[in-house]
Amino acid sequence: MGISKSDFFTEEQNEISNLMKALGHPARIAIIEFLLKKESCVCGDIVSELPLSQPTISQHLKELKNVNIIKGSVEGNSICYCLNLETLEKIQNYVQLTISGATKCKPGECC
Amino acid sequence: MGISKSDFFTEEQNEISNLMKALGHPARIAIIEFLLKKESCVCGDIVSELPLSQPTISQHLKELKNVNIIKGSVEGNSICYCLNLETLEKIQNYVQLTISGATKCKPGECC
DNA sequence: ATTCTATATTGCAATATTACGATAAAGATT
DNA sequence: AATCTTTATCGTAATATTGCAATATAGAAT
Repeated sequence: MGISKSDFFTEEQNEISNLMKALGHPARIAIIEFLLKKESCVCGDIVSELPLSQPTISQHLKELKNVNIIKGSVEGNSICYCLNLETLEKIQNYVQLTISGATKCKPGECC
Repeated sequence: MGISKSDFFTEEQNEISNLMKALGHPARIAIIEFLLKKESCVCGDIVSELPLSQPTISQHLKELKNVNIIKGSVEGNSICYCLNLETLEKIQNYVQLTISGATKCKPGECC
């Protein structure tokens, strides 16, 4: 049914999965990498950078904005986007502290 | 249309977005955290641990297995799952090297 | 051999995502 | 003011995801 039973999961689990979901599309990864490469805010270059239509890109930007991975500010008649370091750090911290805490099984264990 | 134009993105962009997509659901985050907590392989406890039906959980496990985040091996009449460190490291590396390379804008810049 | 237990698969319904053409909105330029 | 440029929104179609009941599968236990 597509009903997401997010009530049964912790706040943190819902939050991190939302962030990961936002990273779960190559176009959005490409957008983020483009912003990274520029080492600064990017004003009005994103549409010409991606092999997608302007409405589609606008939609992807919106999704990244919704989870605070990027922020945008109006600059003249174009919009400047930049990465939100705070959110990126949240992702980094989760991966660092949680995921990388995985331990190798001892020899003789099942995996 | 849901047509994913993955041909236009790099191999790495497609790969990392697939991994992130697999992390983009609270149930799958919960599964991973459960495996982490156990510090070992887990045989036959996952279904009772989550507020979802057995088929649904099986499906989520399959998705995690498809992208090699977990691996499972048959052990008697139950199945033991464990995390695949290699893939977790791939995620960690990407986040570390790529995402955390983001730089703060200098004062006076647009964001 | 039959039954039990654990997991996978199938089939299907509800919802979400992805994509884009058409159009709107808003500031810049002429 | 009319036009251009850039971005957002609307409407809609195609596809994917999520969830579960029913059922299948496979090894264990009786």
